[in-house]
Amino acid sequence: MLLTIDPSSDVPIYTQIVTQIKFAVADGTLAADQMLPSVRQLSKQITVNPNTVARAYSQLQSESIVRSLRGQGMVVCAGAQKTCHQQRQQILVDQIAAVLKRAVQAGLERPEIEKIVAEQWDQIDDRTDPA
Amino acid sequence: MLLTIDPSSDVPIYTQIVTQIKFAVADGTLAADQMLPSVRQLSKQITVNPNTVARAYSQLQSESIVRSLRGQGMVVCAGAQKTCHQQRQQILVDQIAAVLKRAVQAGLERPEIEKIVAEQWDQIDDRTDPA
Amino acid sequence: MLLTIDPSSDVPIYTQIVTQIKFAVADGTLAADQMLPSVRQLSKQITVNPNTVARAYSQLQSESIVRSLRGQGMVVCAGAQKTCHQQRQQILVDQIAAVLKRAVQAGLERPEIEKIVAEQWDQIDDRTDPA
Amino acid sequence: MLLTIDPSSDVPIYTQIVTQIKFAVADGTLAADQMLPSVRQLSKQITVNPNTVARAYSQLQSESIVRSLRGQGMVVCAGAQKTCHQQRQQILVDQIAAVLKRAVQAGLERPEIEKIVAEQWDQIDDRTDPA
DNA sequence: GTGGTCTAGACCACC
DNA sequence: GTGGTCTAGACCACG
Repeated sequence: MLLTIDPSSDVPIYTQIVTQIKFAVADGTLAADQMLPSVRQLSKQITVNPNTVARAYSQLQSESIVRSLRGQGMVVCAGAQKTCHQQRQQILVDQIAAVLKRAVQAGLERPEIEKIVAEQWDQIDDRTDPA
Repeated sequence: MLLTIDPSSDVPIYTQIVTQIKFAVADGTLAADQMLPSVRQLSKQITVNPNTVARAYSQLQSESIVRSLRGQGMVVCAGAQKTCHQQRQQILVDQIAAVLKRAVQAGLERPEIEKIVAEQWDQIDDRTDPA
Repeated sequence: MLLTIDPSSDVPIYTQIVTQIKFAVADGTLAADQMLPSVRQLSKQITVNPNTVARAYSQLQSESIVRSLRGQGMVVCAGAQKTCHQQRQQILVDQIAAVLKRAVQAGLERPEIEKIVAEQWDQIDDRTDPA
Repeated sequence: MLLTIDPSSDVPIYTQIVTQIKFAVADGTLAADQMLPSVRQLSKQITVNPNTVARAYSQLQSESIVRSLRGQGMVVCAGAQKTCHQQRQQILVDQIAAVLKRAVQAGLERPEIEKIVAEQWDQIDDRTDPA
């Protein structure tokens, strides 16, 4: 479990924690019944206030991604991987749909937009595959 | 000039106003030297706090999209259409780049993402072209 | 809106707030689109820390009972009354089911339990209807 | 002596142990002078921390349900069955009184509540008497 | 040791 | 003025 937090980001720290843990659950890095790092331990590791970590865990708990075993810690729920995977997928689908709609609404034609998408793919390929 | 404001959105109201006016300028709905509605008038029309409209106008002014004519009101600047058009393009390019990067970072493969994009195009076509 | 808080109760203060607001919504004391007291105002009224009230509001928001209008305050959501009414009903049904099951499991016969229920009704009637 | 523990429940594990032992004493499953399983043995059987079992035993001891025989273990006290039986009765009476009061406080009318009680009886009968 | 709750006080963006 | 986030530090029950 490696979490990278950007305290200067406009997305709240507790949300960054929630999202990254969800993604870890989604791809199996955190398996069902596996124990999460304790609130105090994680808060030291990423140097944020324990309350902030607790808030993230609390949200995960309310979404049934995680449950607490009193006096022991938090473990990943049984059906969590499926849930997280679906959520990840749905979030991305929604975001793609939103940006395409916005582009159309802004008056761009489909070929223009498709050209932009292709160009952005090239940029990503350049960075990840600089060979 | 028809502005639609969503007060429950997470994007600030003044930003919603700024963006929509920029888009109106970009496609010529608001032409150069055309007068904007007064702060009071617009604030009543879209039922938001006058301060909020004023803040939006102020930002447009600082970006040289509009200028104030003392005692009369705000008018669209000469070169504004070109600027807005470019900005609109850039905003959309950035948003598309961001969402693609996020999808890659979330662990999706390029073919999966391209499939999602294609599906979303189908949805848009269905709505705008229900024939 | 009259909230009564028992700080010495074993049920958390923020939960007491959540429950009482839900009940107020359920019976129409708080109607849709009606504004809730501000965090600071309510925190003074019931003399708890503003964070505690904020936590309660935040939970109501995550359950779509309430939504926040930036810079203005929190208002009751449209479908909230129905939701709250159902929740109230369901909570009570579950509690009644649980207590009956526990009694049966403890080895009591149905007539014994029914006798206890009847006796308790008498006690309630005595208090609310001391005539 | 078959104890079933739910570590995810909101009722403390040691309380679950105490209650179930009391019930076992109440209906004679654990008779006077009968030996309880050792702390280590029981803790292994129900896979909880030995401290937790010890705490439960300690509470039972303080309520004079069991007593310790130096170097041997814990045995059920002489008058324990009567005590446990009464306690069980009282606990259930209190719980029934509480849930009825809560329902009234929530604004339900007595006929509504009685209907719910009747429905729940039907559900229990269905399960225990599926013929 | 664990999480859960609460307080106090700070800073921020938004209206 | 509003809510939202974060920090710091306290106390509690539980294992």
